[in-house]
Amino acid sequence: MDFDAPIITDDDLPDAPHAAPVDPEAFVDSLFVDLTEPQKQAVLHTEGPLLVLAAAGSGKTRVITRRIAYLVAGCGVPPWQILSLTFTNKAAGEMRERVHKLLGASNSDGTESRATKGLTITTFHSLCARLLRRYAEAAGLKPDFSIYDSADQLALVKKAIAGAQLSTSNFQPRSVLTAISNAKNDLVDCEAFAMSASDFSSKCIAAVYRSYTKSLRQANAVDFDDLLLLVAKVLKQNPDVREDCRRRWQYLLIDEYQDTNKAQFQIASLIAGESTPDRKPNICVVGDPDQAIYGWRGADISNILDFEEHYPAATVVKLGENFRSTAPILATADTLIKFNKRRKHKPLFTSKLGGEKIEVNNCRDERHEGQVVAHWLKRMHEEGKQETDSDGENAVGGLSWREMAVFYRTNALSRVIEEAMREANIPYTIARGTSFYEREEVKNAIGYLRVVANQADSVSLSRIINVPTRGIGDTSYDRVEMVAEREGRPVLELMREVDRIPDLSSRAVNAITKFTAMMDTWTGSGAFMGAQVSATLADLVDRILKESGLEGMYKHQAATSKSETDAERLDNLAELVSSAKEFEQEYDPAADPGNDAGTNQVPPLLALLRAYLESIALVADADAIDPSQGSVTLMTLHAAKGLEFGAVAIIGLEEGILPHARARESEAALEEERRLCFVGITRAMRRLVLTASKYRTVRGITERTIPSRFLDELPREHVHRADQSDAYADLEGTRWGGSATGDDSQGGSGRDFPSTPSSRGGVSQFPPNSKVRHPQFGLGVVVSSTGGAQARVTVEFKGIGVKTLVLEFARLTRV
DNA sequence: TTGCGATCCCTTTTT
DNA sequence: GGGATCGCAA
Repeated sequence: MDFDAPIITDDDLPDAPHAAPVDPEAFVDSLFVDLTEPQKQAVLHTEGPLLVLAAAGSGKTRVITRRIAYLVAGCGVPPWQILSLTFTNKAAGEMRERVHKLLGASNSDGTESRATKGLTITTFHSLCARLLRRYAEAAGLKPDFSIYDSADQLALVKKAIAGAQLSTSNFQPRSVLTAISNAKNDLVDCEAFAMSASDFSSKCIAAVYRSYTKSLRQANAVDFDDLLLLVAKVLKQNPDVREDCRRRWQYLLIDEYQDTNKAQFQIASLIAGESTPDRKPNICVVGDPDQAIYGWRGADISNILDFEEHYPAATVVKLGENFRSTAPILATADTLIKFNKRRKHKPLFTSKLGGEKIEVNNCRDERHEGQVVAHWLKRMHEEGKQETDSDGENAVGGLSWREMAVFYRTNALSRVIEEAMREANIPYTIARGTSFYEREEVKNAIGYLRVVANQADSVSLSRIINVPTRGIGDTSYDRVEMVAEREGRPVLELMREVDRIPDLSSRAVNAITKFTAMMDTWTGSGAFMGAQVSATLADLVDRILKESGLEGMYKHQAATSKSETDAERLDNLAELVSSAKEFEQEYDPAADPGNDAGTNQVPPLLALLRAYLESIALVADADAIDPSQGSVTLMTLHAAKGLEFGAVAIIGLEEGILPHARARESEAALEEERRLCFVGITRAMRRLVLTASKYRTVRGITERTIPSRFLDELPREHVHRADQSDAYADLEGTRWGGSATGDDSQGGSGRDFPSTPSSRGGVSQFPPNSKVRHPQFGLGVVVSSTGGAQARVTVEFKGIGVKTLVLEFARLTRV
């Protein structure tokens, strides 16, 4: 997990904030030695607005980190005056690490102390969450508010739709939520929305929006979009807050500026301050319009395109030289992106010579595609390791698994690739960071924690009130809720006055009394004080797991069902406890704005819990990418932005997938799809393959596909095409590569696909009922098998289930 | 109140 | 194909 730089007030810090390096001049010089002229220019420009147009792979992060280091070490800017904003925790974490490394080196005792103290490098959402805690009152919240995720949002919207007497078939919760979210990103709150609603449908949505907002506030909760919207509002309407922030952050830096939405733009502008003849705000934005891929989420590309209009004094620096990719990859990306009409032309160039052609592979179906990708990755892994390289040239040396990635347009495409990776025995990780916190058992546990932290959190309360079952079913809960709603008070509060609720069975009354008593023992009746209350966060989490009966429930399940997922659930709960412990160790109470001195004395445990829940709520998929694990990374194209890999495979280059079917409506959407493809291509350093399937099964229906138009937009001279879509290897027992019919000018057939037919003896070695061992799945019994070069064995593994494996790669051994 | 089976809708992409 | 939701039976 990842923690953000603390927000520290000016008073917390000494006047001379940065320690002088051993040899300051030499150190500052060292910041520039390996920079190009435009890069230097961007680093040196510290005062006044600056727009850095950074092409893919042009050393953008290097420029940003050097610039921060230069501000501190070269210009004597106190680190706490610098605010650097990114979109993902991962980007923020990396940037922080690199800056600390740079400045740490200048620190004589080697510790990360003053040189970076108070430096704020964080995400928009984290910053806003923190500001909202500090200025909760100005935003009409209590500082212990919950942050609702999309599942919570959906629950509330459903209620709101029902409450407005509308049917969910005419107003699909998801699309209503999208409408609300879009409005919020555009800084349109529910009142403004209602004012501008003219037709029936938008009037209905306005009503839902209003009631949704009301429920959120009643639950003392905000959704993701509120974090931005409310902070923008507070900054706009509250001069004191605005002044606080401006005084604190004199230097503002924003990465991926092309992806900012209206709310983020507003926040940045308000913190930076207006541009006047006597005042030039120190705002530096970095981005690339060609990598704008969040238009669907309200990102407004004109924020970056109109930067110079907004800040007339702005300096513009263009970073065009690419240091990442080989010439063919770069030429491919450049040729493709030129098909976008609404675009400022920006050359993309490299001084590198040579490099392999990129590959385009047409496959038969998605299974085949998976195998082709797996083979390709294996080839990349092994190439150059063998003494005689099949090509005899450009032996790049085998890439390790961690240097490779597979990208896809939609998450749904990952499954087939996963299967292929398993069958081919290639270690892989899927970049899905939220999945841990989305597990049922973890969500339940977090539900308890949320209610403990915020007693008004009705969505979480309704989630856990009867888990494990304790005799408070829907009917009883609804009865309490009805009264609570009528009185505008939290449900949990009404539960404490259970006698006042009509029509409750005595059993329910009993259960509710027991439940509130249990809550009170955890929170010390809300005071978080007293001998009974846990001292540490991990303690509290552990205790809640045990005393709520959650742990017992899953223990029972694990014991009776024997399926692996049930056993995993207990492990996950244990992991939650250790994650709490880990968080606790890194938590700095002085840095928590909710813990502000004097005004609102928050019991430390509650502050800790609150901060912990916040850190959980703001994790994203992309945060989980951890290349240290030595495995191939599987992720969506969106998640890939900002990363680089030695070898990249992009799958599903088909009309309807990439470009996505929903992009057909408008030219703008189509151009965004093309940028998405561009982003994927420019992640590759040395090798790139794009694949398409002739047939694809979507939602159980197999259909003939049309190759993506993007494939026609690639430069022929840099592309090696292979068509394997007519091969029937699996059925005939022949190899795939036989019938390449692509337009490959070299006339070769499908290259060296796969030239190692089955090893180790074939299926005859594994008759049905024989016992086998698999390196990953363990012991199993063969159920059936099919022969041929693509021979498969179906094996039932103990405790795992039935798997079908390609014999050639399965590394099965007879036991 | 709970548990299970039938049915329905789905899918961009994410903080 | 599959996950979520709903309705019905116990």
